[in-house]
Amino acid sequence: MDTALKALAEPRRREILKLVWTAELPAAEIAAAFSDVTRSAISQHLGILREAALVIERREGVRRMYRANTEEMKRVRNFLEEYWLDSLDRLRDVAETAEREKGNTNG
Amino acid sequence: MDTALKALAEPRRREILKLVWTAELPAAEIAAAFSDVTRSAISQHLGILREAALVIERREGVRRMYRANTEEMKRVRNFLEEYWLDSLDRLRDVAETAEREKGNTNG
DNA sequence: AACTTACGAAAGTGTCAACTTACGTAAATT
DNA sequence: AATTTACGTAAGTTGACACTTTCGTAAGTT
Repeated sequence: MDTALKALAEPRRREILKLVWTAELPAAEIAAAFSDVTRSAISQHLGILREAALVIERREGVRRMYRANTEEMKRVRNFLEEYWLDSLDRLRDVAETAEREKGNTNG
Repeated sequence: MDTALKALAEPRRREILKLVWTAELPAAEIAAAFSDVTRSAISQHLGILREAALVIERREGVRRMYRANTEEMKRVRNFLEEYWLDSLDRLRDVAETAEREKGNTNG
């Protein structure tokens, strides 16, 4: 999970991921979307995304096709939702405890 | 936003943030929750969280009190929700286009 | 005023990360 | 078989980062 979050913290990788979310694309086409870095840099980003299981690679002849792994994206999203939620739950608990203690003498 | 996401990518900082989500705590107490690193390391993490606007610092005498900045947390959460959503929207668009093209001869 | 407390800042270290250029390699083409 | 295409990998550089130890300093205490 940490590797996925770290991978997403990099804006370039978020852009790459968006590109392959709805369309399966060959590495060259992904790299072509970024004019300010080399193809090699994008290849390395794809490697990191693949290791974080955020993209799935498929070989098609000489090309390598990439697409987002929506299952893993869901897992990341759920993790974060539970993270916020957990804290909010505790916030609610604290509020309720404070409310109960209003009526007590032993506060 | 990038600094916030990067700050959250570090598990230690997520733990710190959780600690101060519901309770405002002095730096020493936060540091005391982590036995495997020095107080200085936690202080630096707090500095990073503060620069990312994820926590708010308040000085109280010799102590510095920290609490989570829930407004900024919400912003981060919304940013991510829109990120997923944006991609899902495009996915839906693609599906609809494919559906329309089923009935066409010029596919 | 001297001392302690609570903390950040500075300086140093080892590791990782984002890039570049150069090279290697499997699949398709001639 | 030689060449081209599409791509990853290796090596090297620069900068960031997660720490450590040491030092500085403002606020309370004696």
